[in-house]
Amino acid sequence: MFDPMCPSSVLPFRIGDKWTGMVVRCLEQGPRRFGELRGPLRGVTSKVLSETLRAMERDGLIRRIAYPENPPRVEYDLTPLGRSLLPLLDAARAWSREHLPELLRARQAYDAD
Amino acid sequence: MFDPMCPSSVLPFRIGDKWTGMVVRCLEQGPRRFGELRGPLRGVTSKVLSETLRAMERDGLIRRIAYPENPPRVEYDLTPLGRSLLPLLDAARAWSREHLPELLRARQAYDAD
DNA sequence: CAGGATCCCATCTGATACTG
DNA sequence: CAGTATCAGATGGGATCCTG
Repeated sequence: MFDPMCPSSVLPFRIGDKWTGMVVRCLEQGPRRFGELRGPLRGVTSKVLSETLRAMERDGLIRRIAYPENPPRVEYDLTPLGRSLLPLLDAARAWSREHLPELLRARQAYDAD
Repeated sequence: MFDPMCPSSVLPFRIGDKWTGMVVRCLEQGPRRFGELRGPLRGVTSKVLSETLRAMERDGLIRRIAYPENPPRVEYDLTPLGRSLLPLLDAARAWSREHLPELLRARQAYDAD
């Protein structure tokens, strides 16, 4: 999941910052902990992930729930507003399936000159 | 059109680089010249615009047609691939209309603390 | 475990000046 | 007119180390 070589890096559109769209996908099925997000989001550092999550919380896309335990446990969950992005992500995914190969071909042809 | 204060700057998604989506919109109704793009895209410098256009041409989103005249005249036109992005832009616009106020409210509430 | 602090570099973007 | 060249600032993203 979210292999760094995945074609999403060449998509001509993006949801939020680099990792925002992937976070939405990761939370699609339910709440996840900080550490559970670091797995699928291969290569993200804790700094960048926490920044991403804070920005998303600020925009009301996710909710942060900290349990007063020790060791600490924190869960992130999509808000309805965050869920409203899912159709857009789906549309982007559909576009890719249908048109990304053509974009890549065009790029190759252009670079061939 | 494309006022720098326009809310698109806070959208949680983006098409390509900063100006790509706007270029697609500008070309929606037909081919436009380099100088005709600089008007609506307020604040873009010729350097950035030419870079954007070259990247889009590379990806097969637009076609560049240079007329061998003097003074030079160049037109840019959306390819079918470029046009295929329009539904995505529409979806983004629809999302904004429906959800952007909520996002901004969440942001304000967050910043109030 | 869930992060904060620091440092650093690449990229993006813009300002300004210049050219065929 | 349609760019290119050069420079500079801002931003994003990552590496590394540290802590309640």
